[in-house]
Amino acid sequence: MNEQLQPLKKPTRSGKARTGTQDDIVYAHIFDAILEQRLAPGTKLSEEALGEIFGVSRTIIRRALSRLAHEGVVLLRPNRGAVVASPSVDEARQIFFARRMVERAITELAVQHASAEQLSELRQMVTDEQDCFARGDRGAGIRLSGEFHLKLAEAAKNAPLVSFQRSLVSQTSLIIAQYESGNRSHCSFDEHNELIDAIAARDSEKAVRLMMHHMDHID
Amino acid sequence: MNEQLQPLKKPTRSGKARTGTQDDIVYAHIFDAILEQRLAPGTKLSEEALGEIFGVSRTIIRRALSRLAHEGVVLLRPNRGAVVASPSVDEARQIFFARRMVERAITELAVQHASAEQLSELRQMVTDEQDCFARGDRGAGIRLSGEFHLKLAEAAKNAPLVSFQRSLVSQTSLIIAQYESGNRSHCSFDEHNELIDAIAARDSEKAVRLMMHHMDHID
DNA sequence: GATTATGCTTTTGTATACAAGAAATGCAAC
DNA sequence: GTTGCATTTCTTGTATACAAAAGCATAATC
Repeated sequence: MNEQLQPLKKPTRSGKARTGTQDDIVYAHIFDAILEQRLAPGTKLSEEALGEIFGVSRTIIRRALSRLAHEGVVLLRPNRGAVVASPSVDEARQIFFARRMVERAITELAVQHASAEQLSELRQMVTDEQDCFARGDRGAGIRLSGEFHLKLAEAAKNAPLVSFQRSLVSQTSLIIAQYESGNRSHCSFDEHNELIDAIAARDSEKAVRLMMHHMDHID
Repeated sequence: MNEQLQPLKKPTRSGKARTGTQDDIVYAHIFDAILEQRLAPGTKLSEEALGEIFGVSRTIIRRALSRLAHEGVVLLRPNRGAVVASPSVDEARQIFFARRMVERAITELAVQHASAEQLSELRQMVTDEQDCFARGDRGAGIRLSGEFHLKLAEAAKNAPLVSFQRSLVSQTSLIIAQYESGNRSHCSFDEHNELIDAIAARDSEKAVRLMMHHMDHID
């Protein structure tokens, strides 16, 4: 595991520099490592080893792992430590079902509540995402694509949905990283752009239709 | 605060004896205290004081608080400790919106997947709930009513939905305890029973209609 | 040769000590 | 009397030490 995580020691990484406390940094680095498949599903995550790598105590690691476990990216087995989650096909189905439901609700709410500023932020994210794929940075691409959907949830202005969406996006990303073969473009930015257009035009029906289509062929 | 929590020290309490680790016990006791309004919204929850009361170290308390915070029942302010959440009217609206969405999905799935055994467990819970209200144990009643909806989520056989439902039910319970005046019967067992009938009859349309009606006048 | 018992090692669970940050109090100046 | 600052006190954040549990290897027995 050391080999796969060692690069994370570098203070900042490819995408944007994530601000935050030690806790968040550890969380984000492990999360990224999982998404970019430097940590394969099933890999054991020893608290002490991680603490060594990041130069923090087990206390911090433990918190980060517990947070990752809450989001379903890591599995926490009592007295047996943490491993990278490896969702089964059936679990993946459940996650996609829930996500479809949530995305529909989020889209409807975003049409009602998204501010002009949020829409322009969303557009910015799409171009960033585009850049990532152009550079061939698959891991960062998957992550940014997820962050787009999370940002959309924020535009819906419903706190519980945001929090649920966060865990669904995380798990979806893990599934995509795990199951999708190589270089298929899984979350096309064109679709994201069309979606923003429909939301900006306050066309609920069209936005929902686009989102459902998007969900249909994301997996 | 000590006064309100002191009774919790007793090993078992009114309802069923909750099995589990120290962690779970602390969690459950604080949760119950909040629901039964022995701990009013806004009350500060000092780690040391709680540790004293339950006879465990701050480590355990901290985990319990973090879990409660994740479910939205407790608010965790960095460097400033934890307080009992006091959802605003707008936050309550968001929660009810999300819950309505989830309950609809759960009902549809439960119609498809609920086993005979689960249905009979559900019926048992309704009678238990009935007993609580008969005894005038409002706190336990609210909790059991919540557990009914959680059990239903389990019957839907979708793990992410169960976990989301858990946090929604917790927050809904808090809101009911906070806003609903005294002795109004908020979650009628008759409706729960009718619902089980419709699910047992695999009548999706009717079940959803009943559930939506149930949601309409739960608040 | 396989299987189970036993002690050794590794890893997690819990408590506690120490450091750092926020609130509260008291003092002084205006 | 009130406002602003400094000091003190209390609370949380982090690291670490110790205890307990699980895994592993070795060895003894059938």
